[in-house]
Amino acid sequence: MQQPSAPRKATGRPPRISREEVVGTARRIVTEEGVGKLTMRRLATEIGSTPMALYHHVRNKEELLVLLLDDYAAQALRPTALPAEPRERVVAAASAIHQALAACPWIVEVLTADDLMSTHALWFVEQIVDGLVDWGLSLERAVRGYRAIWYYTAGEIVVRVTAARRRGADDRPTYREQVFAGLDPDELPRLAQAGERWEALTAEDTYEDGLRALVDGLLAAG
Amino acid sequence: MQQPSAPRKATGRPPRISREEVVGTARRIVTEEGVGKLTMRRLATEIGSTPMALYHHVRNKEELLVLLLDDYAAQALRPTALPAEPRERVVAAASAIHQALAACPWIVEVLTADDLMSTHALWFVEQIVDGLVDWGLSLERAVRGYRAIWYYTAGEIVVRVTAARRRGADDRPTYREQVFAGLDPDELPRLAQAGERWEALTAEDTYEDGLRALVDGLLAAG
DNA sequence: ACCTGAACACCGTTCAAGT
DNA sequence: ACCTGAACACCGTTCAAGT
Repeated sequence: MQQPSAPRKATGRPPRISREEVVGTARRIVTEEGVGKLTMRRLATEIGSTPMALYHHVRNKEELLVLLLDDYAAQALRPTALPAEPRERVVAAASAIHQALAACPWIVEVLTADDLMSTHALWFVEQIVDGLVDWGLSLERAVRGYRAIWYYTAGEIVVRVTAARRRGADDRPTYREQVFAGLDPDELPRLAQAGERWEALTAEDTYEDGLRALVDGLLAAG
Repeated sequence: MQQPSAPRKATGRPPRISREEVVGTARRIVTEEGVGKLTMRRLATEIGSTPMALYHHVRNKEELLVLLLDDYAAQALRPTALPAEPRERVVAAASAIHQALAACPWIVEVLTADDLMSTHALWFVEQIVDGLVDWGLSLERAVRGYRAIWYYTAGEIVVRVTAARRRGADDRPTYREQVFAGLDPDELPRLAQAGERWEALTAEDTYEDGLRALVDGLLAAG
């Protein structure tokens, strides 16, 4: 993806805008105002051009979003020193991916728009698979293990971001709050018991707790 | 939610359409043609009415989607016999939720549109929390454990459904395929090694494998 | 080769009026 | 109370033409 454009023949009209400018302006809109504000029309006016000029530099809006993700990953996911011990290496690499995504709420739309395989994330994926193999898993089990970790990580992000949006928008109680308010202790005793604490527990950041449990389970099974 | 409408005063114009008809028709559109085809306008013409008539029966499109999810959960998530042994009960309850969601690809849009707390799913949530407590976890750890399971489950669904959509639409290779084709074995040896097998492994249904690893890890930590 | 203008085929939602 | 018509303020994308 995103290979440097081959030296172009010097024929025809000189370009007024570049792919980099398109992606850069899109990034600014998205970080400043959220991905919901990123429209081809808005982007065009921001850039001082017309919607159709954009289609000369990106195939369509979806490609633009993938480029945006790539652009973000290049900046947020630089290889760093990781622990040598396999289990801790796996946990650290997964946490790095998670942290990058968590800092970037608009990611959810792109997560559901492509399968997030930015080249810049691959180094961390490699560390996870390698850590699992070093610990003694077969390559096949290691790949499966990585996938489980990715499901857990992506799910945490999707649920967290969605919950945050819900809280932000309006003041009426969430659907969950309504449901928990009317819980029957005879039918659902555990949930009723957790009742008041549920919201507090939900707000906690327990990503790494769950991640460690998952990794422990994967290593024990392997 | 969705409580039976209180007996209404017999004043004013008699209703031509009902909330049930709105939700029922929406369900038909969504199951037959996908959630992308569900628009307020389309729904109105299908029902033989106007877009604005719908707003008399649902607050807005988001509420309609939540009602739709509730409607689906009522049918797909009926309590059944679960194993008595705690670990297996947790696995079975989580698998039941997962199976219901997996059969229902439009769910992803709603997952990211509300925090999926349909009353009908709560019985299964109860079983998960209860199983974890029975095994010896504190209530607090049990709730955290449930959340980890939910992240894993929601993530699997989101990633799976998105991948399926990608495959369906066009014939050009996915971004991931492109990336894997150009992998450098020196930089990313494990991924290069997994190369050809990656796609095959990705297609496998490994939900329960990962779930068992996660549950094992949660129980071992508790 | 690159950009523009106008148009196509849509959206969700509000407002004012009708029955 | 319930429904309608017309409008508002948008979308992404295509097509044909201009420079």
